[in-house]
Formats: sequence, C-alpha cells, structure tokens
Amino acid sequence: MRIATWNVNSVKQRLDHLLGWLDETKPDIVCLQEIKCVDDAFPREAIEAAGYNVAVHGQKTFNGVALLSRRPFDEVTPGLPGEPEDDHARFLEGVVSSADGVLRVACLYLPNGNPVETPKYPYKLRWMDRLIRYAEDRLALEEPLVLAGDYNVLPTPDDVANPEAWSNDALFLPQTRERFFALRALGFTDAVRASSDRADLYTFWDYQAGCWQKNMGLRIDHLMLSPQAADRLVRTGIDKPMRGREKPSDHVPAWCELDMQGKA
DNA sequence: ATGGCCAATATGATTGGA
Repeated sequence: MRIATWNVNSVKQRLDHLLGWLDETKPDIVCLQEIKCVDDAFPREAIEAAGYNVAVHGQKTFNGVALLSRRPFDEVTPGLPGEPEDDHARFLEGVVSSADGVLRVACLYLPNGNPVETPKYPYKLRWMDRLIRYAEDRLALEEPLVLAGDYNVLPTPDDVANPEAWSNDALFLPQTRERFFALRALGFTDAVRASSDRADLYTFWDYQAGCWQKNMGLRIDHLMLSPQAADRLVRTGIDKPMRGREKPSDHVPAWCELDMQGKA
C-alpha cells in the first residue's frame, strides 16, 4: 500500500505530470495540495480514467486539497475541526478499507504563516493546535492513520540547506517546530525521517534564485504515521526527479509503503 | 552584479506562495 503526498501548485497546470506520475509510480492513495480550483473545475474524469476514486475539497484561486484512491472511499470529511469561521480549503480526511483492514488518511495543507508579524502567523499556530487536537482524538481509534501533506514546517536544521537564514521564518521558528514535535510526541512517526537521517531529503525548491540548480531545498512535506501505521512501515521515498521536468511544481511527491497484511 | 519565479484573476497589475 503506497501512500503519497504532493503539493502540485495548480492541478490544472500539472495534470500531465500528475497522470504520468500516477502511471509510473502507481500509488494506492494520493494526497494533493494547492489544487487551486473549485470542486467542479477539478480534472476528475482524467484521473478516474487512470483508475482512481476522487474526493475534492477545493476553493477558488488558492489552497484546495484532494484525495485519490484506487479503492473506493468509505467516508470523506472536509475541514479541520475547531475554528468554524476558517474558510480555507486545507484539510480532507478519507477512509478506505479492504480485506486487510481499514486505513484512515488525512490530506493537509498547513498555512505558511509568513510574514510572522501579520495575523498569518497566529493563524498557522492555531491551525497546528487544531491539528494536534484532531490527531489526539483520532489516536483513540487505534487505527492505521496517515497525516500526509504540506506542513510548511522545517522540523530540524537538517531539513534545510542554510538553517541560519531561516531562523526568523514561520517555517522554522521555535513555536512552529514545538507544535510539530508535540504532534510527534502524541505517538506519530515522521515516516521519511524514520527511514533515513540524511540531511538533504528535500521536497521543495523555490522557483527563485536558482534554488533547484544549487540544491537549496527544504523538507516541508511530511507523512506522519500513527503507531498502527508505523508498525506496518516498509519504506519511504521522495520523487526528486519530478522537480527537474519542464514546468514543474516547486514541490515533489513524498511517499511511504505500508504492509497492510501484517506488522512489518 | 547580492538577483534570479510561478499561478490565478473578469488579468494587463496585484496577490499569494515559502
């Protein structure tokens, strides 16, 4: 069972890349972020034709998330609880099941939070607090659960090429990282980091300033596994070559494989 | 030379991203 997350930076601009990547890597479940379209504008037919069920939580212009699954969804729930007036489309939970049991996946697009002196940073921190409460609630189910998406969080200095330049950034401030660590302390495993302690496992390279050419990247897209999911973790990967294609997203897919037939 | 991009919008400049 391969579960992938990818911030595509407009699903319409990236549809050819997405379809090619689905065909090449055959993920079972995909979490997409920044689809940047309303539900009706999502290229549902093309993705269904590739063999996927589609669930979309979109909005006009910005944000927007979607879940793709080879197996049908038992349930799909948009929105992160805890702040009813929050109208950003940043969270979508889906449940799929098979003879091997149930798997719950949350697709999330955590707010960037910059500039930090604006309301955007408190919004990010509140959103992280809500995510922690949601995760704590779901842990009680004792299910395999994957919280996958663009976290806009640099967990450690190993996750950025030049950490000193990011010390005052919303992605790397202590209050941001503390909340990521609080999520982990609940019992979640950072799947990619559990598989490797390499310092250049980047998932994002800015379009500007030749960041890709200089490999000045960030590791900000994460798959966090509940204990029941972590017990089944087989391997992880980052599809770095996607960043070198024509007209790429600034993020690349990150993924993990779970052995749902038994504990690894 | 210390900057360099990209996507969406009733667009031709502005906003958001990270």
